[in-house]
This record gives sequence, C-alpha cells and structure tokens, in this order.
Amino acid sequence: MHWSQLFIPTLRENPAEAEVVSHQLLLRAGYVRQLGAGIYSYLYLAQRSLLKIVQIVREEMDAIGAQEFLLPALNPAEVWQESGRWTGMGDNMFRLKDRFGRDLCLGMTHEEVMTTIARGELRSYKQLPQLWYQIQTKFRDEPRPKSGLLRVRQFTMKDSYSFDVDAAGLDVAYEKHRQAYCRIFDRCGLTYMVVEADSGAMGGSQSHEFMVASDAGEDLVARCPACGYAANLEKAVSARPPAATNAEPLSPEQIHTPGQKTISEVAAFLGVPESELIKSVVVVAGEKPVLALLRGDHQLSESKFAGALGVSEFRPAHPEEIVSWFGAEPGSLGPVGVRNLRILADDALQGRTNMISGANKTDYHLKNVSPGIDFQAEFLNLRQVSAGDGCISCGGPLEVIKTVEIGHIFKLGYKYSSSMGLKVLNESGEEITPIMGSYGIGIERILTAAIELYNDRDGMALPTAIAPFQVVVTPVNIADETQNRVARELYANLKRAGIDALLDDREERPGVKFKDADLIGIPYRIVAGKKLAQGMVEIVERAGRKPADVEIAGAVEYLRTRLSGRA
RNA sequence: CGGGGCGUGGCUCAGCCUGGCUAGAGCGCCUGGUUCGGGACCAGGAGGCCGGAGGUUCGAAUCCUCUCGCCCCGACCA
Repeated sequence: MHWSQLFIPTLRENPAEAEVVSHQLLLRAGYVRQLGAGIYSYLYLAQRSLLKIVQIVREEMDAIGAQEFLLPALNPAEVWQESGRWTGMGDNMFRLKDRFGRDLCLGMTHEEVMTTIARGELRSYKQLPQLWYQIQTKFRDEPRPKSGLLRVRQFTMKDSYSFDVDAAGLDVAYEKHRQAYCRIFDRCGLTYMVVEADSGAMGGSQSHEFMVASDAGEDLVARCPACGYAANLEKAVSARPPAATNAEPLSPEQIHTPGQKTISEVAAFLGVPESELIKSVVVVAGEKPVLALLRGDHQLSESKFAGALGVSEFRPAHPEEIVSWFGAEPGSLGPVGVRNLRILADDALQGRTNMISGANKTDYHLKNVSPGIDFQAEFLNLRQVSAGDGCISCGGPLEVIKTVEIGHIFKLGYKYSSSMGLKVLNESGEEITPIMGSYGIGIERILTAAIELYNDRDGMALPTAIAPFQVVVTPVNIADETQNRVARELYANLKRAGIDALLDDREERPGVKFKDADLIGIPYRIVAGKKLAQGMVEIVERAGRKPADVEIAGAVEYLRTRLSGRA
C-alpha cells in the first residue's frame, strides 16, 4: 500500500480524554476513533491488526478440531429465560423490543444459543464430543466503560463451547483449549501468564484466566516469583501465618474501650498490633445472618466467602439487624457467646490464643479470646491474599499485580445442558446430559495488551505477527529520483516475497515520516537515503531501535530471515 | 447509581471568576516559494450557531435554570 493514499490520521498530541497508554496511542496513531462511551470505530490500521489476530485465533482453533459457526447477536428473550439469565444478567444486558413488543437482547455471550442448537440436533453419544466456536461481536452494557479499548460495551470475542459425554471428555476439551490459547498468545507475541480463576459458587468447576501484567488492568493476580504459583486474587490462597505466640490460653476478660470501634482504633487504644485482634464481619446470605471472623489485619475475600456459603451473593448486615442479633452496635462485635448464628472463621485464627475481640456489649472488648476454645467456628481459608503473604506451595513471598484478562477457559459442568434440557442417549440407550465447557478470547484486548506491553515515548512497538504492516519503506527525500526509484523497487520486491509492506511515498520531510512510522508501530523500516551512494539501505528494527546497513540487493532476504525467525 | 472534572475551528488549550469592540494562540489543513536523515522556514488563506434549550440583561462563551455528552474515582463486572 502507498501511504499517500491511505487514511492514517495520526495526531501530534494526546487527546484529552485518553489516560491509559494504549488508549492514547490507539487514538494518536490513527487506529481508532471514539463514537460514544465504550464504543469505538476501528479504522484501517486497527482493522488490519485485528484481522491478523483473528486469523491466528482461527488457525489455532481449527487446529484443535473446533468448528467455526456464526451465531446471531440479536437473541430472543426466551432462550435467556430458560437458563435463568434473562434476569440473572441484570442491567449488563442490552435489551430491546421488536415492533410487536417482544423482548429481545443483544448477546453478551452465547452459552444459551449454542445449547439451543445442541439440544435441537444432538441425539446420540456418537455425535459427541463437539467443539463449536465463533468470532463475533458481543454487547455488554458496562456500568462504567473505561480505559479505551480495555472496557467497552461492544467488542469482538472468540467464544467456544464444548459438549462431552463425561467429565473426562471435558478435561480433554479444556486441555486442548489451554494449549491452543498458549499457542495463540505466543504467536501474537504477548508475555502472559495462566492463572487459576474463581469458578463461582458452583463447586467442582475449574477455570483459568490468561492474563497480561499491566498497570492499566483491573484484575488483581497473586503470584509467586519463586515457584510460579499464580491465581486471580478472588481465588488465590496464601499459607497460614504462624501464630505469633504459643501462650497458654487464659480466660476471656472484659475490657472497657469507650468509643473505639474500628480495628485500628482498638489496636491503637490497647497498644497491640492489629494482628492480635479478631475482626468480625456480619453478612446476610439467603436471608440468614452469618458471622465471618478474620485476623484484624486481614481482608475478607468475598469470592471465597460466597463460595464457602454456596451462594452467589450476600450483603452486609444493616446496623439495626446487628443490634437485634448481637445486642451491641457494630464495633463491639465478637464470636464469644454467640448462638444460633453460623460462624465461619479464617484459618489464620486456628490455633491462636489470647486474642482480642468485641464483647457484644457496646464500648467493650474481650481479651484472652482463644479461637476453638472460647468459641467454635468452621475454620476455612477466607482471607484475601495481600502482597508479602507466604506462597501456599513454596512459602515464598507472594506479589500482587494488576493484569488485563485476555482469555478465560471454564468448565461449565451441567449448568446450561441441565437447565435447558440437553440430552443424548448413551450406549445403553439411557438419556444422559452432556457436560459443557466455555472458552473466550477478547480479540481487541490482544491488541490493547500488546500496546500496553510494547510501547515507548515514540509510540507502539508491536510484535510483527499483529502489527498492521511488517515493514515500511521510507525514501528520505521525496524529491530525490534515485531514492524514490530504489524505494519503489524494494517495495515491489518485498510484496513479491510475500512480506506485508507499506511504502511511505508521502511528500513529507523525513522527520515526519520517521515519527509516524514509530508511532504506528511498524516493526521494520527500510530507509532509502544517502547511503544509496554506497549501494546500501538502512534497516531499523522498531522495538530495539537497532539500525543496520544492508546492501540494497540483500534487503529483502535480510527481512525475510528476520520475519520468519519470529513467527 | 454516588462523588469529582470537562464540553470554545480537525487536535491541544486560553478567554469565563469581575458580562461589553470583528472570539484568540500553538499544532494541523489549503496556495505559492525555499527546504529535505528525526514532527522545517517565509508569505498568503480557509475554517468556530463557544454541546443544546430556556432565562436574566441594553448586551451572554462569560451570570442563572434545565438538559445532553465525555473523562476520572467509587459501586458494579457472565
């Protein structure tokens, strides 16, 4: 392509609305333009890059035997009502009515539609396993779109769904996806990690997320630099901290703590570290109150707590409720003497002695409280990991980092096949319910994450596999006949060699061309300039800024070697 | 949905508090010329119902009310 004929609206300054780097560069480099909150138009460069990503995804999905479909984005309400998600999805679902007043929605994901197809067509175990996927637009009415393309309301997703006769079959489909995803992200040139993810309230399911470390990300991941353990913070567990002391348990004793309510206030008032206190959290799950206990300096992991309770949602108790159940105001609550209330305690409290808790009497606390002795509780891992905690597998210090989720694989189990009545006959002629998995990749997030990973003050430095072009040929002086001729010949030869090249034939000064090429992130630049006199062109690698003088005749071969060396 | 911020040529912004000439600057754009290895220079030029509606006033980008949109923090996030 000849740059002079293309629409690549680069900007010299960052648009005011962009804060994260990838957003700024996508706008500045002329990849995208915003149409509304969380709604973006992909211009020529973005679309070129996204098409390359899609092609990689498609090749790797096809390679594991997945069959490509294309499902409608417009869905009738009925299928979502069957699975219970018409209401379950809440406000995140875009809903509309047709001219007859019938309810429709825009698909956020496609478990329901895929299951509907399976239910209508699959009859025998002999037809299983099936692996179906699509690359399609998803709609989600995010409460707060943000960060450019990282959190949007309309985006492209590769989503696939597996149907198997049993859990062993699901394991195979899951593993195929895990490997395919690794190949996809490797080929896209990303540095990523595979982390254990929370699989929600339904036990037994397994889930992994593919994450790229980035400050622009919103998901927190705990990982161990020493042994490689990595998990979403919702799921991550840390080693039980050793008890500070092994003192003999004493009898609880009431102490007056006027006006001291928070953990830090009480700790400061009594002159003890927060880790000597027992934190009491009262929530209501399924209409029933539950008391959660943690070490004073630990945070409750809501996802783990919900999982332990077997619910998907719970709410904090209202102050009036607390007073009626405990006879004391929040700030003076504790487990001692509590009856008729389920008590879950974080296992960091197990074996501890002589701690401090609320006395269930306003303005009083108890000292010498020993979990398991002065009160009984179900001990579980409920605390959220924080940086520096001991790794569950090697004991080394964990770190907590921000990440962008680019892929997610999930063992669904029977949730949809069962609720929507998908059944096939097995060898014995009995009806069985197939087991399902679902697997997603955010296409735009691959591009966005790559930009977050690979950029400098001059712009993007995209991996060659997903850059909109592989090479740009730049004649320095447009008025120089020789430079122009050599540049055009090189461009033609590159194209002939199957290299995705761009010719910068614009009537611009060299500085402008170099800046633009750097900004839009083309991996290699061939400069036809003054070195032509020695029969040389300069080839610059964008990422490392490494210039090399290469003979004109050898330039194509030089690039072909470089490009094939790195997929 | 709560809190904060911002809407003025294509982009970045000034002007607004303390109403008053034809609403400015830089960059970009167009024409001509000189340039040509890291966002050139000179000369000339085009381009703005100041987000929208209503109000106050002799007079509104500026003050008031309503409204729409966007960004950020929080809540939320299969």
